[in-house]
Amino acid sequence: MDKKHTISDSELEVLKELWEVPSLTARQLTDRLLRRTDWSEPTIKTLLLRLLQKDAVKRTRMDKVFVYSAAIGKEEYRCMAGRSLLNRLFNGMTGDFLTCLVRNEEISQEEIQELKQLLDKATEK
Amino acid sequence: MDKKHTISDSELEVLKELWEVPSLTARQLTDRLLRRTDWSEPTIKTLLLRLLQKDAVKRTRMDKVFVYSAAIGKEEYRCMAGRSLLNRLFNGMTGDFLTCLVRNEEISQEEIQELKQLLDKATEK
DNA sequence: AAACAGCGATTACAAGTGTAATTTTAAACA
DNA sequence: TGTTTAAAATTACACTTGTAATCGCTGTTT
Repeated sequence: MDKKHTISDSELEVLKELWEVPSLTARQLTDRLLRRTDWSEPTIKTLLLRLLQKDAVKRTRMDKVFVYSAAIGKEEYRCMAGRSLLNRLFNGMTGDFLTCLVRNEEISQEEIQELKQLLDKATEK
Repeated sequence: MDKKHTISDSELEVLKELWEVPSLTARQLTDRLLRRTDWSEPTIKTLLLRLLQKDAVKRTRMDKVFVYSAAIGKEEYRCMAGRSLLNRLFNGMTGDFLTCLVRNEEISQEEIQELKQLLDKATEK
């Protein structure tokens, strides 16, 4: 939870795994990532260790083996990181960002409809 | 323009300056940034040099002195970086990101209205 | 001409990152 | 109990980033 350290791109991939399945042994985690990425086993271990040191994941010894889980919530982290990019890049102007996406047609008409509904719901509430 | 290299946070601050004023000498750039940041002069020079090496800025010798300007467009870059974060963090789901902002009330009612209008315009087009 | 000043280039150096090999420890099996 | 194996820790190493000092060239000032 400490915001002392930042999570690097590679580390994030490991963390994502723990967001999907909340408790995994190093072995399980490694197996999953070996399939999903082209990293070697030691690499994955290293990333996991770094996440531990950064207090982004925690672990408990169970049945002679460590079981890992995320210490940072998915929504919490994603939001924070998203917001921080928005600030850094767009001076916090959410609209500018959306404009960007729309203008470059990086966003489909269906998505636009969804977003509108989303905003409608946000208005009611 | 090459996407070989990424632009770091500090470098971005320098680039921003050139987005605001499209042509500046190293001196002018340095003066502006010395006011805006707490970096030392050599630091700013280094950042500028790195941006040069990354082909993110270009320069031409004018009147015995170099004049620098951005080689990467502001919108182009911001969009790209925004999109890439969206992919990395939200698997490209723009909606998830917006949901995040809305849920955490990081986005005001006025902003929501603006965004809706924005999306309306995008629909017409 | 000698000294200095400003600009640009080169070098520095620790921390973080991507990527991994190697070593140690503990467990399991023979 | 000695040996093989899996798990965890330690070490490695090049590249990037943040942050800067220093060196060298060229034009300006006594």
